Amino acid sequence: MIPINKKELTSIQILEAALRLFKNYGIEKTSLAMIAKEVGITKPSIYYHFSSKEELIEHSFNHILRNYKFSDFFHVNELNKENFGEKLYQFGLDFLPTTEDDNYELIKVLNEFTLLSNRNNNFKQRLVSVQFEFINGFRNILLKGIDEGVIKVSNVDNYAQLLALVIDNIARSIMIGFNIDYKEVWKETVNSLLKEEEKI
Amino acid sequence: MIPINKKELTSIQILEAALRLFKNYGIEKTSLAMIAKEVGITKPSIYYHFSSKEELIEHSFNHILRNYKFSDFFHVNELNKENFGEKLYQFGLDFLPTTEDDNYELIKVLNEFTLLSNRNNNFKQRLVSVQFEFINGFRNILLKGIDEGVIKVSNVDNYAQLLALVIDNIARSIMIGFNIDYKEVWKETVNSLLKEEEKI
Amino acid sequence: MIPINKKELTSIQILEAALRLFKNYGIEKTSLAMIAKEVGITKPSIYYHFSSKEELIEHSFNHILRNYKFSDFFHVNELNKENFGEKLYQFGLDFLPTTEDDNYELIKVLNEFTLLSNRNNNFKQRLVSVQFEFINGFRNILLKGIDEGVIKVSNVDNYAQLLALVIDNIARSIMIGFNIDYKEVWKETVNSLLKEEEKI
Amino acid sequence: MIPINKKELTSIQILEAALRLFKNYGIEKTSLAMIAKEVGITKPSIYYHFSSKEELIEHSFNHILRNYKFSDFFHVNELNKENFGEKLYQFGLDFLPTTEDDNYELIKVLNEFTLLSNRNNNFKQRLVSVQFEFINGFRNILLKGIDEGVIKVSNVDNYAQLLALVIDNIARSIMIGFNIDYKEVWKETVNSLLKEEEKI
DNA sequence: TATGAATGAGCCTTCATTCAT
DNA sequence: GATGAATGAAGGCTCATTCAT
Repeated sequence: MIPINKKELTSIQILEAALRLFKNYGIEKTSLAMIAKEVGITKPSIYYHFSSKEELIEHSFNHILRNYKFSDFFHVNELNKENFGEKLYQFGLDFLPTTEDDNYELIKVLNEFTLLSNRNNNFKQRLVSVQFEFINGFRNILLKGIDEGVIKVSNVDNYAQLLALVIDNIARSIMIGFNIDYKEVWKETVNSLLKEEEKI
Repeated sequence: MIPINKKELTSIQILEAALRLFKNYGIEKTSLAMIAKEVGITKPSIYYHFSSKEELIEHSFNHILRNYKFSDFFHVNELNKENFGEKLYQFGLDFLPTTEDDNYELIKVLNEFTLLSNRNNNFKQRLVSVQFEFINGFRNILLKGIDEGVIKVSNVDNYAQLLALVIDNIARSIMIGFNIDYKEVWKETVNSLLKEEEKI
Repeated sequence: MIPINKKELTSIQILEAALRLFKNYGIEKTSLAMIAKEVGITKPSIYYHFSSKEELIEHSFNHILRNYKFSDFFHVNELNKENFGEKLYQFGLDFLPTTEDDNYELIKVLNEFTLLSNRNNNFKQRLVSVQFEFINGFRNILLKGIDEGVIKVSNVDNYAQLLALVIDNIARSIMIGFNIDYKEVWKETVNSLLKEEEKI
Repeated sequence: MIPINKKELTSIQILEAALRLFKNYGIEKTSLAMIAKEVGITKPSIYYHFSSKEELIEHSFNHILRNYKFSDFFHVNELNKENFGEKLYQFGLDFLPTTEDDNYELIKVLNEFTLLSNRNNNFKQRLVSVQFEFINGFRNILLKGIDEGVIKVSNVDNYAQLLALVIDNIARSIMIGFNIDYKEVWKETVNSLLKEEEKI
């Protein structure tokens, strides 16, 4: 257990209250007053922990990115010749958010930050690097699949990008409420790179 | 030429100023004062044309949706056995925004509305129906491809959704600045549904 | 029948719409926009008839004062030795507003003007002269009563003032919703000036 | 001495500035900007003390009602057989406002609230209960007078209402500037309930 | 470590009013 | 006789931020 002092504790409470509110009301519509109330402290107290709203937003952003790692969902080393399609499909389902789970909350607030990134290069770069991590992760998975001889993709890079795009956009679509049969779409996507006899 | 009176003219100027500012600063951060200044009128004048900021936002939304039709980009009836893959690929490229073109502006502001839709069911429904229009459009294209015997998809519905997702997310990725080789990704996607001998 | 032209007609419509709204929303909270809407014309049209909101208020005030005459309710010449107490009592009841009658509307809006008169000497003077008309009216009634030998007041002036006060305040109390038994109070007041054997 | 902290101090300053302005300009025409200027603070500071203009108005109302108690002016227990008429007359004079005294200010602003009560049931009820307190107070005074055998009223309840009406309306008339000889009217009223030999 | 008290800038909105047509 | 289009001034209110304590 990492020992934690009072200051750090309050900081984290502020961060998490902020994220909770960002998710529900949007970042711009969440005021420091709302955050303070949620935590149970006063507005100026926030300034003891974060020098401005902007800094708080940035820390919140870091806070969630820490819990948004490709390798937490897609475990390359668990894949093998026998389970490749099945497992990849399953990893995707685990990643895709359900209305109640934590990942749902996480992606919902990530969505808010994505918008903000339009006007903030700092955020944009961080999101780009997350995206790169996903593309790279899928690239490794594809290479494994090729090694195992179960997939048939012509261009690994393009396919890695395609997978990243699809999984990301399915998540977004669920978020926004598009009523697509996302499990089937993901299965179709996985299948599209498997050899005929490996399809799931 | 459609004759247009002064009120309509100013209304459109307001609408377009609003959209320009929404695109650059976000909807919530764009104030009526900014819009008024951009048009060159005073703040209360806006109220002569729109009864509230909310109504103005809604009209802006309608204004852009009018120019965001699947059939403006993807012309099913131009497709045939000979050009199917090539044309579909080309339609996609035309749809995908380039930093300078009008479609870029349009998608960028549409992105702002997407965020807003998280907290506004009216907008959400409209965006869902746009999404549905795209899925349905791709469905018709796929059926044509099947008719012509050039594609090999197992499940038309899933593939239509997949295409809609991919094209939408490529657009978004360009917007956000993800540095992917989107032409190649789109080509890969189109190819993934063509029969071997038809690939482009 | 007095012939009336279109301008006068609209003027009166504006006046009456204004009074209706003043009664319900108060003078200050009634805007020209509301009045225009009530009449079915546009806001600037009001300026064709009245040079400012203030002038409109003033005309409205005159308009109601024209219908608020002591002699319309208290008919001195109908009083005689036999019916004096009874009739005076009855006149009061006729004057006192009931929730549904026209007098109620009239007094309610008069109430609004009374407040305004705190800050407008023009109005104040007019209300004072109405009050004087009432006091003077009651004075004449009392003199008649003395002539007929049915009342016993020591000082006519004081009693006239007292009657004016009581009848005015009963009206106000009804307006405001004070739950007093106003008929009995008025009867008591009338009785207090009658000789013992004349009491009603 | 009651110790008072800074918040309470400013709150009271705001309250009293508000009442001063309400009295002179009316409640609706008094803006928060005016109040802030009068106190010497900024507009948003008011919101630290009162959550809205409405709440400020309500607190102002409570503030004045606290100083408007029947028993502060009419001391029943000081009345006895010998001084009854004289004292009751005197209490009334003390209650009736003179242009310069505090009671004048108080009743003037109370008048503004009366108007507001037309459209606010909360205020209406409070004013009604004040009125009831006065009627009840006079009732007790009358009962005392009967006990002492100095008055001759037939119906105590009606007379109590009459007294409340008269004293209230004299106050209002002074306020509005009606030029009546209010001392005489009040004396007449008091006399009208005394037995012949007790008259003042 | 946090709060009490306050502030400047800015928000959306409403108002009475104007004036060319 | 009335309207269309616009405006300056002002309304109540919220915001991120400050700073002495």
